Amino acid sequence: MESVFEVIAEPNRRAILSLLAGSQQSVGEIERSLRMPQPAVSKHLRVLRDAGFVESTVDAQRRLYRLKPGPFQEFDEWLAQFRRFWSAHIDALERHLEKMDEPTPRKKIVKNAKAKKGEGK
Amino acid sequence: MESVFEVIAEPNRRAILSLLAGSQQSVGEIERSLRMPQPAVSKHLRVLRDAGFVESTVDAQRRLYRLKPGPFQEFDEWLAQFRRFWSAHIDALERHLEKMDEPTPRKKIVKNAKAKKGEGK
DNA sequence: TTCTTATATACGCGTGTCGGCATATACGTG
DNA sequence: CACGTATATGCCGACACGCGTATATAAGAA
Repeated sequence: MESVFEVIAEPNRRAILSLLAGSQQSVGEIERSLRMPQPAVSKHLRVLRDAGFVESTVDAQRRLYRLKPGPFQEFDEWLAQFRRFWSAHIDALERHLEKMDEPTPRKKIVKNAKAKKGEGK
Repeated sequence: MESVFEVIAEPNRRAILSLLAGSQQSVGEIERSLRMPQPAVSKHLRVLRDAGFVESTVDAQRRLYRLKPGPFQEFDEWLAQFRRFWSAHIDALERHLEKMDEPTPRKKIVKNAKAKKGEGK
C-alpha cells in the first residue's frame, strides 16, 4: 500500500475520510457510524495514517483521528493534468490541438466508431 | 472493477491516462511508449473504457484511444468535500481575512502565513 | 490488584486482480 | 487466397488485500 491512489481505492477508507471531513472522530465513533467491526476500523486507520491522510491525538484511552491535507493535494495535482482537458472540453482550442497533435495520420481520419456502452459489470 | 477509484489505483493505467492527456494514441503507440506488453495495454484499456475514462475510434486496424471527461469530474466532486479543508493551508489566509473582516484594516493581519511543515507524531 | 473500556495487532482464509503466454479476430496488402 | 500487422481475449499461476476472529496492549475505575 504505497500510493495514495491505492489507499483511496477502498470504499471503507473513503467512508472514513468522508466522516472525518466533518470533524475529528474517535475509533469507536467511526465504528458505530459506519457499522464496521472495530479491528477493521483500526486497520484502515493504520493505512490512512501511514499514507498521511490522517493523524491521531490521544485522549485517555481514545484516539481522535483527523484529516491531514497532504495526500489530497497530491491527488489534486495529479488531477490537474486532466483538468485542462475536461473543463475546457468543448473548447475549440482543444479540438485544434488534438488535430494538430495527431501522431500518425493514416489515409482517412476517423470513421466514427462507437464502442459499446456497457457500463458496470 | 466497479469504482473509478479502483481503476486509477493501477500504476500502469495511470501511466496510460497521463499519456492520453497529451494526445490520443493507438494501442501500439502506448505499448511502445510505456514498454508494456500489448495484451497488458489492451486489458488496461478495456478497464479504462468500461469505466468511462477513455473511448476509442477505429482507424484501419488501429484503435485510437482518447480521454473522456466523466470520471475526472467525478474525482473532482469527491475531492470537493476535502478541498475546503486542505486548501485552508494555502489560501485560508484570504478566506480567514474575509471572514474576520475587521473594521480595522490598520491592524496587522498577517502573522506567519505559511509554515505548515511536518506534523508532530 | 482486578475489571472494564478502548484501540491495536496477529493469524488464517477466501477472493480479486495483475502479469505472462497463447490464441482469436479484424483489417490491409500482395 | 495467404500472409503480416494490429488489437482483443482466454487461461492460469502468483500474490496481495480485506475480512473475521482471537488476542494483546493501554488506560481508567473500583
